[in-house]
Amino acid sequence: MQKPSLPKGTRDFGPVQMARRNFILNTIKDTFQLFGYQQIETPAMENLSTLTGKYGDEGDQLLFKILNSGDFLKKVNSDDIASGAAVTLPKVAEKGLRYDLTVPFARYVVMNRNELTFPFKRFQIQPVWRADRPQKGRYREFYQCDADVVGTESLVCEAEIVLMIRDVFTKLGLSSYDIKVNNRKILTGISEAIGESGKEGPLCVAIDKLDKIGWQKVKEELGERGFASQSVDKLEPLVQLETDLKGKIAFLKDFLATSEVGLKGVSELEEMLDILDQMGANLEHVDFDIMLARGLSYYTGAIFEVKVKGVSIGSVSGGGRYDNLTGVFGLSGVSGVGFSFGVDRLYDVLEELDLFPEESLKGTTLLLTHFDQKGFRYALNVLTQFRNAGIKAEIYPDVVKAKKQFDFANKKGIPFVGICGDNEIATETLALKNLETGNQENLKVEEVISLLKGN
RNA sequence: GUGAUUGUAGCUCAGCUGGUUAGAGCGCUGGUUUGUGGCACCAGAGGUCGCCGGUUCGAACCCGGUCUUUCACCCCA
Repeated sequence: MQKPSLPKGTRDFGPVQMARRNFILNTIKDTFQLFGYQQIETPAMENLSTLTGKYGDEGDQLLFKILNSGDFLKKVNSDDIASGAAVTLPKVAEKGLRYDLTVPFARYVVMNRNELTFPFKRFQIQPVWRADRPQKGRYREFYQCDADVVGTESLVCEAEIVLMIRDVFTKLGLSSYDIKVNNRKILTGISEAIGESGKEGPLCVAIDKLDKIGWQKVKEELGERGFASQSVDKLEPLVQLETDLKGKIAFLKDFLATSEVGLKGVSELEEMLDILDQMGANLEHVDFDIMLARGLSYYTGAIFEVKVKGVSIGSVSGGGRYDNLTGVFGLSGVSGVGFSFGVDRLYDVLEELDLFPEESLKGTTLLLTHFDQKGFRYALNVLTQFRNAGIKAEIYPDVVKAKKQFDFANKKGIPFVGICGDNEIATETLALKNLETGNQENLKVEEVISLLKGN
């Protein structure tokens, strides 16, 4: 028999990991609800036609396809196979695993447009799958925590995204991070201003790597992507720009003077900042990064990305506004904005920074131990009393020697042991031992209950 | 998808230029202690050296393939 194993890029989560994941998940969930978002779930698999073409060619390649059930070859003939995978694929696979939560959400909105009350604010916490090569902080199955609003163009949503990110990070104990903000319209404006209008796509992809590979390499890449060198030179002052928020905005108003879209982008950004101000919020952690691009092709307005400083993990959260995502499913004129937390990456970050609180691991409070059948039966009765009082309690289920039962409590991190022996049975008490201090005293069951209630 | 890299006990890792029976620490099981855990001491179990094939008198070690890990590119949470 061969050893069992997991598919590449997937993981099991044991009790300790789940306790920690739930700490993150619950924090995010609480925040989403605090801001008025409602939870939904969608199926793990979607029709392939729902998924393909939404993430670019690159994304299509990373989709997991599900082989049709039964005789999956029945529609395929030898010509199809000779024509290659692109022709054969749609005939053998009609479904795929979701790649993100935004596209299934767009599908959901279109299908339920008559039932939903707009603006519709929903959150969704589910795994997604990408056939990527795994790396640190990069898995083939991972969870996303999305919050999106559709049916309004109000920039209040953008402002609230900033607030939610800060809320979650504060609760998680993260204090050193940047919420990078930009606007696709600004990037579009830049491509117009440098005389390469319509090329913001490739511009974004190249520019996004600026802090990673440096300006020289970005220049080369832009050249390879067909940008004229005088256009690339016009970018230089932007790249070299070192000033504060106000300075950047002033500079852009001048730089983008000829671009209507570009100016719109700047004013959207200003309005978002103004709304934050009105809400009494400061701009802590907010970093207007003109060079922030993000690859996803459907963004049209604000874009966000969050990076924790001083860790080896990439971005832990990202998002943006998309004007017409539902358009591809036949419902146009619905603007949406949303963002996503990557739980798995947040987990890695918190672990790297050693920020998981002890309490997130707390399980059973009390283990009842016994020496013989008589004590075991007494413990069964006492156990129920503890559980009825809301105290997390368990009994060692076999009659074995005391050492084994104490070892069990130790390893499971159970802080108290209630010993049930002949003396205790006779006096209707428990010998309550605190495993941390080693102190032990005989107490009535009710006394133990009131003592442990606080735990 | 491209180019590297990793794999030996449950875990972390030794294992010389290919040479008898593959080791250590931790963990695990049992005992010293049949009403008391952590500490100590003693004993023990546990490995098709990722998998398949090849070279060789002989392979954990060399070669090929494959899977897995990690990393860079691409892209991204």
